[in-house]
Amino acid sequence: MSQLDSPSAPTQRNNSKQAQKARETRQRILQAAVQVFSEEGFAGARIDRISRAANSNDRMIYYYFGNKEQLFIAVLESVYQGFLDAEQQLQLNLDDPWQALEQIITFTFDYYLEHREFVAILGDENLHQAKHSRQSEHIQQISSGIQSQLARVVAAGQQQGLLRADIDISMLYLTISSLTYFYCSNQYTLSVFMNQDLNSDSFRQQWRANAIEVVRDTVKA
Amino acid sequence: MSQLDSPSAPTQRNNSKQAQKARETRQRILQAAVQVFSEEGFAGARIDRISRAANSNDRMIYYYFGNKEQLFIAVLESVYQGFLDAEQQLQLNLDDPWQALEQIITFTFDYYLEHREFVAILGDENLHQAKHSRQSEHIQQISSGIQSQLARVVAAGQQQGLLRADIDISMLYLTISSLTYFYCSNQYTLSVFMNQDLNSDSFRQQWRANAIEVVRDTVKA
Amino acid sequence: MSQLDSPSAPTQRNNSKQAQKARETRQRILQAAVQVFSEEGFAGARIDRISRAANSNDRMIYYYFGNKEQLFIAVLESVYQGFLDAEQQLQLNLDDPWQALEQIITFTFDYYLEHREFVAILGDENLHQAKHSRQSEHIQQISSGIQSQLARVVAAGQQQGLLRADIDISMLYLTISSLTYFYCSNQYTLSVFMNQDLNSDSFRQQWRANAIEVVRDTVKA
Amino acid sequence: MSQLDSPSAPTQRNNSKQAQKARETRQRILQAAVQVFSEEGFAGARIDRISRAANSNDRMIYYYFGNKEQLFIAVLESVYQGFLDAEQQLQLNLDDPWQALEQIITFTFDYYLEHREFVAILGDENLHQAKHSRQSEHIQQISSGIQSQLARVVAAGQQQGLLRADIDISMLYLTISSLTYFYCSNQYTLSVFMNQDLNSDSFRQQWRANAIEVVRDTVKA
DNA sequence: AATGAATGAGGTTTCATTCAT
DNA sequence: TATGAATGAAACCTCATTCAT
Repeated sequence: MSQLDSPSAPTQRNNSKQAQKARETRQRILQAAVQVFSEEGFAGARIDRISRAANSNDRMIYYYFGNKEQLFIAVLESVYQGFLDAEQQLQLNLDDPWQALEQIITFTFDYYLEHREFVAILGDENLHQAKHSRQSEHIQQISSGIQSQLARVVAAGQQQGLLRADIDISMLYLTISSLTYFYCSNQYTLSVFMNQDLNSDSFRQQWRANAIEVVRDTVKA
Repeated sequence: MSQLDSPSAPTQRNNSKQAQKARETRQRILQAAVQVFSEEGFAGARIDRISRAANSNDRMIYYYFGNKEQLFIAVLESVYQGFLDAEQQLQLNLDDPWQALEQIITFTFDYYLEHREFVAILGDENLHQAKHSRQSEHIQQISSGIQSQLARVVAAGQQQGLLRADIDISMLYLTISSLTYFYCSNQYTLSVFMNQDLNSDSFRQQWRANAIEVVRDTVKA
Repeated sequence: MSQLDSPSAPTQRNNSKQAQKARETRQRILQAAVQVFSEEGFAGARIDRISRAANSNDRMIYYYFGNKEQLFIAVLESVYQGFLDAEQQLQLNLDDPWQALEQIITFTFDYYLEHREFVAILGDENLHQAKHSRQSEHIQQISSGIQSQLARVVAAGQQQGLLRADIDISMLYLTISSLTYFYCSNQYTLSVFMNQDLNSDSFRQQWRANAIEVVRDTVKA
Repeated sequence: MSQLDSPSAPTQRNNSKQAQKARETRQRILQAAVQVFSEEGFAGARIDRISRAANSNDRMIYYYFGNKEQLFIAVLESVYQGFLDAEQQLQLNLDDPWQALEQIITFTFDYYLEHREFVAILGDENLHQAKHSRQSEHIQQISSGIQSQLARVVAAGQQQGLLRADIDISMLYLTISSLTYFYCSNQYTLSVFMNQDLNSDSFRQQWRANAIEVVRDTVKA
């Protein structure tokens, strides 16, 4: 799906068995890196833990990615792209704007829930003020497709007289993101401050419903 | 204000000049640690950067806090407590529930904006699944006072017939927290995904107004 | 008993209550030091473990003994002197040379058994080629009284025609010391090489009897 | 000779030039460690002194041995094995039991004299109650071969009517070990207590003769 | 393409010791 | 006399990285 086949040094476009194995090794390292960086953050992650998790060795990381920082950037590119790819899969039913809106919220929420590594890596990246994202040309050109999908849904809803006329797409996008992301990213400390297990099925269901409701309340005509 | 005078080994409650200086040293270290941990995270923070920032030396950190992990726990206790203390300062006008609600949202938003270190440290703590919070007895007993304040405001609003009858306080608390926290915590990567500078005054004002509006829409009768 | 009231800096010869307390503190530190040095050796012993074991604080060690090395020397003097004092308590029955000889062997063996700290500290001192002993004037003048007691016993035994005429006292002293000391000092590694628990009551009894027998065999006329 | 080619993580059984160099590096570190640990004990030995003595660097010690403790265990295994290997070289002349017995005593005595590092390391190990030996599976299975050699000599001597019938091999082994080891291990403090230089050639000769004589006296028929 | 060996900088922590009341 | 505060050197160990097949 992804167009991100990495411009890193090696990995010729030849299709010999050897080249195939090389691509697999690179991929194993990348996936291991996603895992480990998401568990430990950039500073806490250890090269050798990654290489072991990839069933490879330290040296190969340098061979394929140059150094730890560039590996992290590759990880960022990979998880960002994963999100964008998923977005594009989303098939909205514009005939029913209410349902389409719910689809977007649900998709977002579920994606965060199922991709903790994405949430964790975003968190680390924000801690460092996106310093790694800024180093990737590829990432500079990224932009979420959801805003435009949202715009289409809103337009359809407005046309049908269901939604308010003065909806700001950016605000709506941020509202949805806030309501879905925060629950995932801050579960652990929220449990401290709220004295409640946010991770139970029932609580999650309740929160999902609430998020949808809140968004509805704020866009309805 | 704070009840957290941290019972770490040294520093008795005696009031000699020496003891006073000691308390100051400990405090300088703690503040430097808040700063550095919030900039670099637990793993990325360096003991010697903290001690230099505190105008002290590495050894004193171990003298007062035992080790890096316990220092981080002390930092957590300190920033958590700082938040709770601020909460308690909040004087709500229950006669005007709309205004009180806005006060709560504004307070929360501003606190996060002005205490980036709190947001950053919460982020790191969530990355590690609150493993440090779980080590502090003190933190185990913490719980935000805002929920109960919120409950009172809602009750008042309901009595005056201004607010819906079926408001769930937990949901409302989470809604407000989401809308205020996420903007602060994820500014940097949001800029990537939204292609927009979230940090401008005008955007911030706009977002603040939106957050208030969203909450209003969802609680009004 | 001991004449070793230490020439270390403080500890005036005044008899006020304060001076008494001071002497006690010093003594507590010394005893704690004997304990800790014997468990960990000079290099492995920690000043603060000693001061805590003495219910005192690091600073007092420097106050009373100057530094770690001088404390160790004081410890050496103390345990050496303890051994010499015990020797002098030994009342031999010269009328029965066989019994006297057994007394000496038994005393030596039992002393080592009951004073592991003496054995351990001697071991550490030998590791360092007695470098600390050589720093103590007092120790330079020490010399075991047992050799002369042994000489008297041997003379008596020879006069009664019980013992060989050509006994070398130094050799006999070394023989006895070897047979009694080695068992105590090397118990742990011997268990490795002999595949046997040397520490059982029965084994110890057997070895004690053997040692006596070996000595008898080598001195009898 | 040795069976102890130590299976520590790296250094596969490949025979490339590189692997050969690696084995040499590991060996250099091990030998340096024997030296330094025997001079300073476990606690007193410094990693960087070992690495410098090995013409290597600290990092390699961790690469090959994991940590200081495991290095010490490797040292223990090495010196224990060295002793066992030497034992096995011993060719006894069972036709002449007296001579064979003297051979054993002489071998033991000379081994200790010429392998001070063995004596020193045993001493340190006993100080810590063989805590490192207990961590080595290999060492757990060790057992000196001398006892069985001794048993054969004694049997031969008894058959020829030269030796007592009721000799306990364990006791005899311990007797010989005591008489030979103690002189080596305690030379320095003995000089203090005996006021005599035990290290002179003449004294050593005298003591060697005495040890042989003592053993003879105690086994002869 | 892959990997074992090597390295140096730097990280956390410990230690003996001194300062200042 | 006693003790809490402070310190710098150095200890063990880890880390990212490069070298050499």
